[in-house]
Amino acid sequence: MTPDFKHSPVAVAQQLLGWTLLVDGVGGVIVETEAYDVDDAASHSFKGPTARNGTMFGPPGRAYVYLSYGLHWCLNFVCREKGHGAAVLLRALEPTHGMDVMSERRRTTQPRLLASGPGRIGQALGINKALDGLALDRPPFELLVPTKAVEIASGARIGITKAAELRWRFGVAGSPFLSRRFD
DNA sequence: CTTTCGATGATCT
DNA sequence: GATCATCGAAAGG
Repeated sequence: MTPDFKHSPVAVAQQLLGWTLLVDGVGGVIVETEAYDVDDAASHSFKGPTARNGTMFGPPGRAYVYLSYGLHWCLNFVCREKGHGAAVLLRALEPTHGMDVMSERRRTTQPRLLASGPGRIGQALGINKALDGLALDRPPFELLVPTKAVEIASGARIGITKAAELRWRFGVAGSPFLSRRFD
């Protein structure tokens, strides 16, 4: 069973909460996401296809990886349909698999600091440009179905200046592994 | 608790 | 040349 990526990024962002994401067996439960769409001024896809965002305009169910601020690799899941330009940014995981590997990569043993933030996920899971465009239902990726229902909180997206009024950030209410609290 | 700031480099104008 | 979907350390209340 895999998530259904052929929906709006807002729907997919909520649907993904509670799924477990692994890269080469390392990862945890998705507890925070953000939606980005093509008519959304904050989205990389807003101005149409470019060299960087090409994967966002490819088929859904693939990884879109980009380098943020010159040093942080961030992971997105492409959604909607081929050519559309929508994706969901993974913002925080609750670490469950391969804690030792993540601790080594992150240079901390505090579970809270392993993967609570998009750049931290990238470092903890070993994300890099080589993963850009790869399908999410095949190795090194693995997605495990949620075991429990989750209560969803929403709020404004973090770190953007355009389309800041949209409340397209979603998270598992009350999770201690969020990158920030919801208001 | 909060705010500020440097690191660091690809991308786009 | 400016911007940027970030992080961590440092400084201030």
